[in-house]
This record gives sequence, structure tokens and C-alpha cells, in this order.
Amino acid sequence: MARQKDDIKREKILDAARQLVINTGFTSLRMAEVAQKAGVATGTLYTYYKSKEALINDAYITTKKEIIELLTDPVHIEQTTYLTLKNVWMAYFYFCHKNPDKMLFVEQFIYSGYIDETIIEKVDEGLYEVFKYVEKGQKEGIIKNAPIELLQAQIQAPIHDIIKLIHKKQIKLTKNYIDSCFQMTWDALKQ
Amino acid sequence: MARQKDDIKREKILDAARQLVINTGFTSLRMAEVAQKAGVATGTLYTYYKSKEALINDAYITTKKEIIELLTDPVHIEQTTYLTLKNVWMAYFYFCHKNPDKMLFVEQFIYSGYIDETIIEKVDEGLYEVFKYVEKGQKEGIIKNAPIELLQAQIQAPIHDIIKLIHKKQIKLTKNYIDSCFQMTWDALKQ
DNA sequence: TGCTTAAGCGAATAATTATTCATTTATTTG
DNA sequence: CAAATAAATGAATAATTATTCGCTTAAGCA
Repeated sequence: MARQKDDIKREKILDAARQLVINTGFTSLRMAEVAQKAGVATGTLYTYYKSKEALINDAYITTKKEIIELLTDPVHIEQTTYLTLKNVWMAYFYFCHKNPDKMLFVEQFIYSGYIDETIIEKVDEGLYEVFKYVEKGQKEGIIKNAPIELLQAQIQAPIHDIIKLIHKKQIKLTKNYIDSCFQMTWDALKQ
Repeated sequence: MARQKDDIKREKILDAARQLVINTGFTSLRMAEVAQKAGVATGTLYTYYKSKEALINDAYITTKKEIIELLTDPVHIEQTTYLTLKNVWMAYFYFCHKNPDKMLFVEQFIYSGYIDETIIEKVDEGLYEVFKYVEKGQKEGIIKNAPIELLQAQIQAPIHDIIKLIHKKQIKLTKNYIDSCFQMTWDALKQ
């Protein structure tokens, strides 16, 4: 037959899109720039995606899936709820630090104006797994009995804020710095 | 002479812009829609602002100033650091709850692609006042000795996340709910 | 009350940018 | 190795949308 679509090229396109969004905002995201940054011609974008909207939505879906897989990896599970949560928290923190473009893209996507509304809840379902660790801690009387979404906000929101800060002000990370972040979150959660 | 520009109309324009951004994203913000929502003609926008960029930047500056004035209002000051911080936190929480469009607009602005870079730091200077309450608590040995920006993240990020949630899922607020939010934040901060 | 002048209007225009498509290039397979 | 076919290209086109401008309206002032 003939040539096949190249998954590495697709990934380069998504990377380019995410990076451009983070550097210059969703409004300034131009298909021509995505193509240039990805090292392909503008027209090529349309053999991989039927529209700009489809491209952006795919960038969301694939990135979110990657994050959920990371968070629900059984490798984090330990004997105590404290240690399990710490592992998950650390894994997410490092992921965000290493991939600020992915984290920020996912966070910003909802306000992009390109949302295909149907996909958001579907993708988010995978997160329930993570909440189970928190609910387990509640049953054990270790974690506060607040509504689960409040606890979730206490866990994830500061991470995002701190990563933005690190990124913006080029603060360098020390073990100490990260540990005191987690300590604050744990103090917020614990009974 | 002749007619004067109408500050109420200007406010309506800014309101319209903020609401549209929150409902449909920055990318879908069209001058024609802003005009319609504000109840003026498209051309009128240009007697108030020389460009779309100028309009959006003004929406940012004025909103951010409003927030900073709220946070630095001396009325919040009490005998103890705990009570002062609680007052400021509550004031900000209620503001965000009542004006989610203002809070979200300010939060999203950085990623809008319309930033006039020079203004951001200038406007943010006013926030130092608020950090002083936190630093005071550190000197008193009441608040953890973590870097100030980490403490700031612990304070503000969960509020933003929770307001988004309330807005999205139409959770109804109870006194209890709000108090347990603040309790978590305080536990995160306190020594 | 009438004159002056800037606000207000919105259709027409200019600019911008997503998408298409005729052509070229490269991969697959018999 | 050659034929078949789909990917890749990027200039041309279509679509979208910010901005302008000639005209109308109304606020301020003598």
C-alpha cells in the first residue's frame, strides 16, 4: 500500500501545541506555528486532525489519560494511607515539575473555548481510583471527614500553584522544599 | 461641549467581557458579542478602548485592583494573627463566590495571549501587604517557617479550586462547609 | 433654545488565520 | 523493482472577525 501515519510525528504535533499554548496562550495558538514548531507543513496537521478543535481536544485527552495512569499506578500502594498518599502526591508533583506544559495545558483547557463538552467527564472518571485512597483514610479516622472534593482541592491546587511559581520565578527545588509542601498538605488533611 | 464617556457603560463592557470569557473561553471572545452583551454597538467599544487587547488588559487591571483593595482593607485586622487571617480569608472566599467571573478572569488572564507584560508585576505589588500578616505569624512562631510563596499557595489555591467546583457542580454553601475549608488551610499553615 | 461636539451606531472593510487542494514524495507490497 | 497509494507540502482560498468611518443622536453649554 502506501505510507502510514507516524505516531512520533503526532506526538510532536501535540507537544508543539501544548508548548505554544503555555508560552503564548490559547488565543495566540496558530496552526502555522504549531506546524513549524513540530517540523511539518501546515497541511500535514490536517492528515492527523480534521480541525484545530480536534487537535486541541486530542492534546487534552491524551495528556489527561497519561496523568490518570500515573496517579492510579499500583506501584504507589504501601501499608499505610499516609505513605500511599505521599507516594501519589510525590509522583504527581514530579510529573508536573517535569511536564509543566502538560499540567498547565490540562488546567487551561476548560477555558480554551475549544472544548468538546462530551469528553471531559468521560476522561475524569479514571480519577475515582485516587479518591479511594483518601476515603480509606477517612474510614480509618486518619483523615478529616470533610467532603471529598474539598480534600481533593487541598491536595492538587497547591501543587499547581507552586509549579506555576517555580516555572515563572525559576525557584530551584530542594528535597526540603518539596517535603515541606507535602507536610502542609498532610497537615491540612489529617484528623 | 458634548457628551461624556459613561463609566457605567464602561463597567458594563468589562462585565460583559469577563462573563463571556468565563462562559465560552478567551478564544471565543468576540468584540461583537461583548458589544451585544453590554448593550452597545460594536463601534462604541472603540470609543472606550483602542483595541481588544486594551479592553482585556483594562478588565484585568481594574479587577485585580478591586481584589487587592478588598484584601488590604484594614477592617480585617484583629488582635491575633489567626483572627486577622481568618477575616481576610473569609472576605476573599466570599468575594470569589459572589464574583466567580472576576476571580476566574484574573486567574485565566495570564494565559489569554493578550497580556501587556508590563502591567502584571506592577499591579501585583499591592499584595505584599497581605503577606505581612503571614510573616507576622511566622515571627510569633504560630505559622510554619516555609517560604512565603508556599504558604500563599496553600491559602489561595484551594479557594480558587473550590469556587470553580461550586460553580460547576452547583454545590450549595453552608457555614459548616466554609468553616471546614478554612480549618484545613489553617492546619496547613500553623506550626 | 439652539449650537457645538463627542458619543453612539452598524454596515463596510481590512486583517488575520484556518483549511483546502493540486502536486510532489516516500512507503508498502506483490 | 515498479505500481499503487497515502502522507507531505505550502501556496491559494475561504472564513472569520477586529477595526474603521460616514452618519446620526444627544449631552453640555452659552
